Amino acid sequence: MPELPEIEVVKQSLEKKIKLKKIKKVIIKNRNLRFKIPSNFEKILVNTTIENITRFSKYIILHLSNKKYCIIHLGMSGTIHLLKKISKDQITNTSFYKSALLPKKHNHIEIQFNKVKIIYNDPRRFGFFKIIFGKNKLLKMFNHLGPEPFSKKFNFNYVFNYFKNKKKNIKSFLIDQKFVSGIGNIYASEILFLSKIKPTKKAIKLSKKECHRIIYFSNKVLIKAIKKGGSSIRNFKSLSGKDGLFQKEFNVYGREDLNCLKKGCNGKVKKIFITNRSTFFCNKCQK
DNA sequence: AAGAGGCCCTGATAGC
DNA sequence: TGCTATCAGGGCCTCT
Repeated sequence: MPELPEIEVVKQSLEKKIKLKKIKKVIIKNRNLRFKIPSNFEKILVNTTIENITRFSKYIILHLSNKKYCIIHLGMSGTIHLLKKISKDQITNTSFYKSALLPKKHNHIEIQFNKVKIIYNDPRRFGFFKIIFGKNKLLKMFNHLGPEPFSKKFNFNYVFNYFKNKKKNIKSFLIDQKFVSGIGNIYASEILFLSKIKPTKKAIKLSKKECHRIIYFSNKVLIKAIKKGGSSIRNFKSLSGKDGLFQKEFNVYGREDLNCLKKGCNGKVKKIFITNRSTFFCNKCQK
């Protein structure tokens, strides 16, 4: 599901709701995710405090008070839901509000705090929760990933030199996390549209100007998406269940056969597949 | 080394 | 009230 902007929105919500809160109880309803949830998972988390919450690329990192880290990845279909506890004087057999938006199936992990609990849901099970022991192992985990688009490391020299001798198409590189991390299939098409570059163009053939545009629009598209609360295709929602608004701003993604939105361009949006991933571009203004 | 392709998994939708 | 095929925002693995 989610690319960097959606993960950032979830991370910001989590910060507001569970930062500095102590974990009271952990219930695993289904251990099968991309990695099987180990049997000691509950024990490691319980009675620890979420000291900090950070994000790198599409990974959320919970910093736990016992010097451990919990890495969360939402895969394609992971969602986190927030439920609030009802007030003490209400007599009921269930101590948390049921959310109308909480799916009935595929709830995997429940983490309870004093007044709220979060529930991780993931139909396709491509996501995972992983406990990391110590900062060195945490850094090692992200070692193989390229810089985020906002990073100083993602600069002209890096991009231009990276593309020397690279015969693959530019679109494949934008979603290749070893080159740049955080961009996924939707934003790759959007970035290339704004950069006026055809997704099938070989990376080695990009001009210096085009490299600059890739850098500029990678930043711009992701920042704007974060500001708009992410994109809500299919099932992405913020923890409160609110839709993101960025999908209203798509220029090409999901607009097959429709007119190009660029002023003065009479091209049409085409859909092709690049290594089995749908790719959208304007057949006139992207070269 | 770099690149192409397959695979993990379930659900929604389209077409018969 | 069926099928069946295809596709979905990610990432890892293998083969050449």
